[in-house]
Amino acid sequence: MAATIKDIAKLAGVSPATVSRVLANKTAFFSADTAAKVQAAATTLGYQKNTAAAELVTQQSHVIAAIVNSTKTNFANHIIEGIQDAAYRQGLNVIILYAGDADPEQQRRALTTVIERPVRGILLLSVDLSAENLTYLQAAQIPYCFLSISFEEDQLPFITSDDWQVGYQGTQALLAQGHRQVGLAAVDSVHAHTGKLRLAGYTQALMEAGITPDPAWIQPGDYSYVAGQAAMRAYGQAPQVTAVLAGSDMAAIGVLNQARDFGLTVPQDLSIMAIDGTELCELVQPQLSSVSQSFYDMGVAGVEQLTTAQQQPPKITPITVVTRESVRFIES
Amino acid sequence: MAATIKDIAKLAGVSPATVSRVLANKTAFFSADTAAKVQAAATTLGYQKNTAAAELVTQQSHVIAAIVNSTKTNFANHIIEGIQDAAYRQGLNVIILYAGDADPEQQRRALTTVIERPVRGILLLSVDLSAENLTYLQAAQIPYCFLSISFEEDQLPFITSDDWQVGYQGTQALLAQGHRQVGLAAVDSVHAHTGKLRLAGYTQALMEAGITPDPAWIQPGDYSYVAGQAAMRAYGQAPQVTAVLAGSDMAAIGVLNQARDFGLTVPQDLSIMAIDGTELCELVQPQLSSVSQSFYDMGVAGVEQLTTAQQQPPKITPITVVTRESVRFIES
DNA sequence: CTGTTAGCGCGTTCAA
DNA sequence: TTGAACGCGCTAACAG
Repeated sequence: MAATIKDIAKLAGVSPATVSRVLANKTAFFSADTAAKVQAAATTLGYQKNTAAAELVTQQSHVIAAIVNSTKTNFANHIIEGIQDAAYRQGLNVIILYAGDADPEQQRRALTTVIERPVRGILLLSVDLSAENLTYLQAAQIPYCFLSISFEEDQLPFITSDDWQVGYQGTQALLAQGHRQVGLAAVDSVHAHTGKLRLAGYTQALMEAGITPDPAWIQPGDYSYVAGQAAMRAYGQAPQVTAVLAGSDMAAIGVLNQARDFGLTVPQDLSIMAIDGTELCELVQPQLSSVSQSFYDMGVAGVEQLTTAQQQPPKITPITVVTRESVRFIES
Repeated sequence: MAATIKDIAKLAGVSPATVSRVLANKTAFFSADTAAKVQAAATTLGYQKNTAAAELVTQQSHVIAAIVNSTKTNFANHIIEGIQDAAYRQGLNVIILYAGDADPEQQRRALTTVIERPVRGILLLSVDLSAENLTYLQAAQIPYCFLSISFEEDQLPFITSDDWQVGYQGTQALLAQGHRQVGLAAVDSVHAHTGKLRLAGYTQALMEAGITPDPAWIQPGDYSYVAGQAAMRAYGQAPQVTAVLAGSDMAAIGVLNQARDFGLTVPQDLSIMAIDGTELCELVQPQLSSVSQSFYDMGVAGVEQLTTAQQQPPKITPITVVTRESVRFIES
């Protein structure tokens, strides 16, 4: 059995209350020598504070939870870094839970373990909650914020890139290199708001250039490597598109490898622009140009959103187009 | 303020104890209609159980914590999957903490947040604890187990691959393809036990083939992409080695890309064997042959180690050599 | 089957 | 500056 403040009190010959005070370092509420006695007793007993008990009485917690979509992409780590750093600055601790992949039951499990214990706030990383689970989360009366995902209902707090701009700027960068047949691959433009926004930006960029996208250019998917491969397979061995904007780095690599399997060379035969801009882009050959998102900043902003009391409107983090090696200029 | 069982009790016109019983589903300790009343009251109040309070009295927890070395490699996810699945089967929940990269202070923070609250057990994924932090962990009297790391002191509980075999079999696979100048890259063979074992296995395999490794063949490092690059840079543009065993998938890709920057083609000019065998191996071109580890199984075994009471000896999970495209046969 | 009592480990009154 | 008493939300023991 772990030692408690009572044990320390007995050993030090003081009351539990006093022990509590010196351990909480409520300075000037105790004398130096009692403090010393208590400290000594605590160390000899190997005392470990029971934070759960303390939180029970103070009714407040110092941990924030990040629920992560166990993702087919790989940017979550960057967001988490931002969360950790920002939390640390505020003296908060971070616990991470995996919520499976769009599985409502796993989502519920993660939510429950978090909600059922004192937590200062909840961050949800690209987790698309089922309606039921969203209600459950809201009923819990705990501050929360979605990261790297957006919703039509503006009252939900979320922080993410401007996904319309992601689609728009990514496509524009390709158009600027002379491409006129541009594909959009492995973006979930059917069900999810994020994907719809990207599609709209993509379409707008093309329209402004006087191009009406052929439906075959748009190959929706779930942002995964496999989705990227499937999209490229749909484009075929002699693709009509000369450039592809892919929904994630992973998806872009799927496109890349499938293109290679077709005997196509990137970027000579096909240009690829990834979305995300994680280190994966620099791992493959050729290195992938990308619309890069500010994942670290999302994490930081998420923590701030949680800890500043007042409800704030949805926030946007910046994006930048990074040129690497997977896009080439073509004569139009 | 969240509703408590007292509130429910008042609303349902029963005692708190009764509420507790039906909510904990202590069947046959209450009648059907009181149960109904209680359930109704609970839902109208939007009751959320305070598990922390419950754990305080029952003195036992249903969560296990995984502390992860925020890793320059990428296998942690696979271990975590195994942990999640195994934990789920036992009705346990999993929380994950990041412990930075060999930073004692961050390690301590993670340990503290975990130890200071009721946790059933702690899993440490390739976390090399400082001596001080190890003492701290042991003093906490919480079951723990290291994963994907090994120690000389056999009394520490750990589960990992047989790293001597990793080095031995990886090298043998290269020797079997006719290579006689084989490098070992980005393995931490200087400080860490894991790395020393791999080095020993590597050396033994060479010796058995009648080869004495040139010191220049061994380029230690921290398993990272950058370490892989550095190792390859050390081998040079016209490397003496014809094959390299790299400490991780990431490291292998570092070797691969640096070789390419040197104008070398893999596997024609240089063969590469990765260690780990995650999906990264199939993302790059050529696909990387690997000594693949059973990370998922490590996670499962870790949970079992925690939940079976008796102290068990260190455990080993299997490895397999997977042939892909990065090793070629050469005439000897 | 149900209510009363007690107490988990801690922080915080209120007196002294 | 310190101690006694109380209560956070919950479960367990014991009556009834």
